[in-house]
Amino acid sequence: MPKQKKQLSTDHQALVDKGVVNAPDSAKGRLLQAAATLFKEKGYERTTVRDLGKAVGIQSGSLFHHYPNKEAILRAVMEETIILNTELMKAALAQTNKPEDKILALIRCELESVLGETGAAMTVLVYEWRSLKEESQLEILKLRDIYENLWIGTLIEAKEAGSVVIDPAVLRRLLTGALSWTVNWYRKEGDLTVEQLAQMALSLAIKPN
Amino acid sequence: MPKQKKQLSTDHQALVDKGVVNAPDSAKGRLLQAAATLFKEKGYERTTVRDLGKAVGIQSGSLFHHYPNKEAILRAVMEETIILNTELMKAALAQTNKPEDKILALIRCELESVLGETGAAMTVLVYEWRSLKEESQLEILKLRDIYENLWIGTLIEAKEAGSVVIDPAVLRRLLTGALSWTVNWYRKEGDLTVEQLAQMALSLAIKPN
DNA sequence: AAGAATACCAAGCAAGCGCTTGGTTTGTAA
DNA sequence: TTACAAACCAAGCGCTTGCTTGGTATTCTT
Repeated sequence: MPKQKKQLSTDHQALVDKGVVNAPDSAKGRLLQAAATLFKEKGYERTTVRDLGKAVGIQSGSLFHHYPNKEAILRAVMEETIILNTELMKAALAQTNKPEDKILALIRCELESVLGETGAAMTVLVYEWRSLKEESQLEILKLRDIYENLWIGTLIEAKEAGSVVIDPAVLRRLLTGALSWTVNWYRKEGDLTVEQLAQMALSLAIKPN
Repeated sequence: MPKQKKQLSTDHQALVDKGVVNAPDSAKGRLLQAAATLFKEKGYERTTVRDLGKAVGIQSGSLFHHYPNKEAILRAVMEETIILNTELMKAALAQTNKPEDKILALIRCELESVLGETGAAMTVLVYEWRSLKEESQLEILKLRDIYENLWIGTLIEAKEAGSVVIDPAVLRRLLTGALSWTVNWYRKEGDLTVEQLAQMALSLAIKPN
């Protein structure tokens, strides 16, 4: 059986080429993927550097050749996933026009980021926030602001167009919770498709007109 | 200045009298309150038994006179808060009739439990799940099922009455996320009241008819 | 082929962790 | 007053943690 090489999306590949994120098949990339999985399953604190080393097949001490400390690994996991998903969201927005379509695109993106390939990293981003030192939190916060502005801008447009009735800032926050929480219950093997789920979420968010 | 004694709700007091939960001013009760606060702020893993001891003014070793180990403290925090809030929800439901009013009552209860007195403990219940050993998880799960059944039953009624359009199980899960996430952004000092927030959440959940 | 980075290993240190132990103080009831 | 249990302290044990160190392979460049 030939080694199957995962094909990246063009947007993802562009970020790798620019050196903004690590290639998933590089040493660092595999470490970050393993870290994301472990951090999601056991939590950052309960995951030891020995766990991380074992997951990528090296000694725990060798990790510190790639990153200065354990926290930097957590931070890298978060940074890479938010940068990537911001880019994917921009690309999806660029292909839509009507406000309702844009909201649906954003919902799809966010669900896909939470339930798909980057799901582990996204979960870590949402739930392991407190384990970062303050300096790192501020750094990540900047990146999150860019991401959130894509959402807020779209929701304001939709409100002006009449398909959103409540305050966009509150709506976004309610949606953030509703969508990120899916990681705790949604299973791809079940009857409900991600697309159906996205439609349901949309039906809550907007008032058809 | 005389020592102000906090007045408990009658439902809460009844549970204390039955011995189901500890009185908040007892030694155990104060420990659980302090534990909830610390677990919420720093996370269970990052909170040491020395932190807990200091918070209630005793040596760390003395904690183990009250609870056999640290995990039992976490478990007690979770058990007490879910039992209490289930009872409060039952009481609120008993005072309503129409399905829409019931849903609003449930939303109010859940927001109050997350944003009010028991907020720290509720946050711990939601976010520190993984830190319990499996046996404890199953125990808590039983209690959560009782709580969730109150929700599901109400949403099914509402669907039959036509005010809910999507699958009640999915709706509940989306609402769980949306409401529990409020702990990460809602501030009582702000302009938005809990009641307004509840109304907004209701407007997402139901279709007016 | 030579040399320099780069990536790794084997071993272990210092600190912090949950928890135990043996003994002392405090509260309660006859 | 006495007797007993509950509540606590002071000290520290055994273990795990993140990380360091000194040295060895591997890979890359010219």
